[in-house]
Amino acid sequence: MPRWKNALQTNDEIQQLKRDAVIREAGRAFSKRGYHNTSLDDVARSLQVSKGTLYNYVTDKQEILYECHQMALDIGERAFKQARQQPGTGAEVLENTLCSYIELLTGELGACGVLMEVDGLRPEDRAKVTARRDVFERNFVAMLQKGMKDGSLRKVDPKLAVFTFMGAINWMPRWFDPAGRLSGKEVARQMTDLLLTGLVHSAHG
Amino acid sequence: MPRWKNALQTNDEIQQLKRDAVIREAGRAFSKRGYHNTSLDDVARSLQVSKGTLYNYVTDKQEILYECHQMALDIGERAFKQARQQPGTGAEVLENTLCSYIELLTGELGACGVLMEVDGLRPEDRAKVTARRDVFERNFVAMLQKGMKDGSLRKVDPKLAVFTFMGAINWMPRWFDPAGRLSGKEVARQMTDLLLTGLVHSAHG
Amino acid sequence: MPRWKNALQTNDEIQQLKRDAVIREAGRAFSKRGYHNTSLDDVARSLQVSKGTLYNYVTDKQEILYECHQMALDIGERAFKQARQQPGTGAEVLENTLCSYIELLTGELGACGVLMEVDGLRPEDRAKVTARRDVFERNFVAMLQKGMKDGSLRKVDPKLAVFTFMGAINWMPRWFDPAGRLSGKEVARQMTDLLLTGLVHSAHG
Amino acid sequence: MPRWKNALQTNDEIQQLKRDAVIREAGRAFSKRGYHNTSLDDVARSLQVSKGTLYNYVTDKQEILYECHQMALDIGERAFKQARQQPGTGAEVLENTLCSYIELLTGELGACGVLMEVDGLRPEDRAKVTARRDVFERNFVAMLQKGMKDGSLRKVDPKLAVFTFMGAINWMPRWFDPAGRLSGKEVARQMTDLLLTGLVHSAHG
DNA sequence: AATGAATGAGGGTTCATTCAT
DNA sequence: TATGAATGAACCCTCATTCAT
Repeated sequence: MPRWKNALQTNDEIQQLKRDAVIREAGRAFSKRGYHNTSLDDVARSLQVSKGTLYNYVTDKQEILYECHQMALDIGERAFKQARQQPGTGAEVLENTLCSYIELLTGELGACGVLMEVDGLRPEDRAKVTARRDVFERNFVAMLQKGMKDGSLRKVDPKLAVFTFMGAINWMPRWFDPAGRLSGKEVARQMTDLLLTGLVHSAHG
Repeated sequence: MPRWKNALQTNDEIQQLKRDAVIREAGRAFSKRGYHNTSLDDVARSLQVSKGTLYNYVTDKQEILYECHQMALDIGERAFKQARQQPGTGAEVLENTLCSYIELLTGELGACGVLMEVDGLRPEDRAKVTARRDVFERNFVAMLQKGMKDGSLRKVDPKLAVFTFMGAINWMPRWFDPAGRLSGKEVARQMTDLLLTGLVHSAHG
Repeated sequence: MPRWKNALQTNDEIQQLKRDAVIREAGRAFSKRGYHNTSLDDVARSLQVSKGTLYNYVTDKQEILYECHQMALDIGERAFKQARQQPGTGAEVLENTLCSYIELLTGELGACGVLMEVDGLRPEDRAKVTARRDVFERNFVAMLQKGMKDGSLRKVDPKLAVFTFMGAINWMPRWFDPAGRLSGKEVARQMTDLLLTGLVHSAHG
Repeated sequence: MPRWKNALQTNDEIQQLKRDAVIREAGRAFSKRGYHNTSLDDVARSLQVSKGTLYNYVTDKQEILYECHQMALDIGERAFKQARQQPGTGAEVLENTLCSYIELLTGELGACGVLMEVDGLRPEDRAKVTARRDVFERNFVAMLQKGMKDGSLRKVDPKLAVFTFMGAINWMPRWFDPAGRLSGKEVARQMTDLLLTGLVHSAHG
C-alpha cells in the first residue's frame, strides 16, 4: 500500500495542478478586465510567483487563452450532456441546461468571460475553437428547435434567441460577485427563469 | 441667398464630420475586437489616412473611448426619453424603451460594444462615465419597479433583470450584421419580445 | 525721386523683415525654453500665423537655429569691434566690451540663449558656427592676455576666465526680464562691475 | 563573520548601483546635449543595455530628470552645510561654499547641467524642485547679505550676483573635461577666486 | 523549479515637413 | 502668400518572452 494513502501527489500531478491554477487565475483576470488589459505580471502577482515561473507551465499567453476557451467550452458541453440525460420536454431540457451552465460558470468564474476574445488566439487555435463553438451553438439551436417542435417552446428565431442567451450569460463576469447578495445557484435559477419564461409557449396559451 | 444653398459645408462642419468618422470607425473596431486589441493604425487604415492624421481630430486614444461611451449613453438616454413620453403600463413603457434602444444601437453599431471597456478610460472620464451609467441603471431599475408595482410586470430581482438585459444587448455587436438576414428594426422587435414576454406578469395568469 | 520717399518697402524688404521676425521670435523661444522644447507651432502661434507660413521664409528649423547662432555671434563681434575702436588699457577695453555685449544681448534677447544648442545644427552649419565661435573665444582670450601684459588685469587662466564670463552671460535669458526691476543697461553695468571687480569688499580698500 | 567580508553586494545594493548608473549617465548626457536632445536609446547605448532595461530601474524619463535635479540640489545643500560649519566672515564663508560647490559638481559631472531643464519635469515634481531651488537661492542671497553687513563683501545687488554666479557654474558641464589640463579642485579654486576677487588687477594693489 | 534581469517588438504620441487649395 | 490637413519618422513606454543563475 502506498505511503500516505496517495495523499501526496506525484510530481506530474503537482505540475498539472499548478498549470491549472495558472489558467484559472488568468481566466479570472481575462474575464474581469479583458485579455489585452491583463498582463502576465498581473497574473503572476495574483499567484504570488514571478512572471518567469508561469513559463514553466504554459508556453505562452496565447496558450492560456486557448485553454480558457477549452474550459469554457467544456463547461458548456458538460451542461448539455447532463441535461440530455434527463427526459422531459424541450423546454424542460433547455431549462436544465441553462441552469446548469450558468451555475457551473459562476463556479469557474474565469472561464466564460474569455469567449469574446477570439482575436487573441493564434490562427490554428482559433480554427479549433471556432469549430467547437459552432457545434455548441448548433446544438443549442437544435435544442430550441426540438422544443418548438414538441410545442413546449414558442416559435421564435432560434439563432437570435441563442445569441441573446449567450450575451446575457457572457456578461455575467462583469457583475457577478461570488461573495455578493446572490449565490451562484440562486443567480442561475432566477436568470434561467427570466430568460425562459418568456420563451415558454404556454405563456401565450 | 447663400451659394449652393449651403450644401457646401463650412470648414468647421467638415472638421466635425471627420472627427465623428474617426470616433465612429474606432467605436466599430473597439466593439468588434476590443479596445486594447485595436491599434490606431488599424483605425487609420480603415479610414485610409495615416495614424498621425487622427490626432488632428482627437487628442488621444482615451478620448476616443470616452466619446464612444458618451455616444452609447446618449443613445440609451434618448431611448428612455422617447419611451417616457408615451403613456402606458410599466410593461409597455419598458417594451418601448428596449425596442428603441436596441434599434438605435444597431444603427450606431460602434457605440455599444465599448460599454465594457471602462478600464481604458482616464480616471476623470471614468468617474463621469460611471456616474452617468449608474444613473442609467437606476432609471432602468426604477422603470422595472414601477411595472412591478402596477402589476404589469412579474416580481423578479430588478437588478438581476437589468444586468441580464444589458448583457444580451451589449453582446449584439459581436454577432449583428447590418447587411444580414434581419434588419435592425426586426432584431429590436424580436429581441424585445423575447426578453419581455418572460417578464410580463400576465404570462402566469 | 521715389514715390512715398521710399517709406513703402519693396517686396523683397518685406520678405526680409518677416524672415527676421521669424528668426527673432524663434530665438526668444529657444532661449527661454530650449531648442527641442520649442515647436514651430509655438513660434507660429506667437507670430499669429500658421505653421506652414514659416516655411515661406526659412527652409527648416535647423536653419532658424543657425541664423540665431549667427545673430548671437554678430552681436559678440560687434561688441568687440566697438570696444576696440576706443583707446585704453586692456582692463578698460574689456570692461567696454563686456558691458556692450551684455547690453546688446538684453536687447536681442532671443539670440544668446541658443549658444548652447550646437547639437541641433546640421553638420556643415555646426562646423561654421564652431569655427566662428572659436575665433570669438580666441579674441576674447587675446584681449585678456593683452590686459595682463599691460598690467591692468590680474594674471589668471584666461581660458577659465572666458568660460566663466560666457557662462554668466549665457545664463541671462533664463532670468532676465526686460520688464523687470533692472533695465538692460543697468544689468550690463552691474554685471560687468561684478565680473571685473569681484565681490570681495576689501579688494577696494 | 560574513563571507567575503561583505564585499559582495546584496541584490538590493546592485539594483541601487544600477539605478544610480542610469541616472548618472543620463544626467551626463542631459547636461551635455540637453534633456530633449537625449533619447533614452542614447542613454541605453552608453550603458550598453537595451532601452527596455532602463525601465527596470526608473519609471520614466521624467523621473530620471527629477533625480538629476535632486542630485544637483543635494550637492548645493551639502556645500552650504559644510561651509556653514566653519567660522569666518561672510566673505570667507562664501568662498568656502563656492569652492566646495564647484568641486563637488566637477565630480558629479552629470548633475548640474540639468538645472535649466525645468519644463521637462512633471508638474508635481516641478513644484518640489522649484521650491527647493528657491530655498537654495534665498540661502545664497542671505549669505551674501550677511557678508555685506559684516563689511567683508561689497554692496551689490545680491540677486544679480547670485544669478551671475549660478550662470558661471551651470555652464561648466559645457566645457569642463575631467581628463583635461585643470583638475576639478584646481578649477574650483581658480573660479572661486575669479568670482570673488574679480579680474581687475589694481584691486589688489 | 523559481527568479529577476534583459530583450525587442509593437503601440501611442509628437512634430518637422510637404502640399493642395 | 497663407492656410491647415496629411504624412512619416522618431521617441517614450509596455510587455510577452528568454535566459543565466
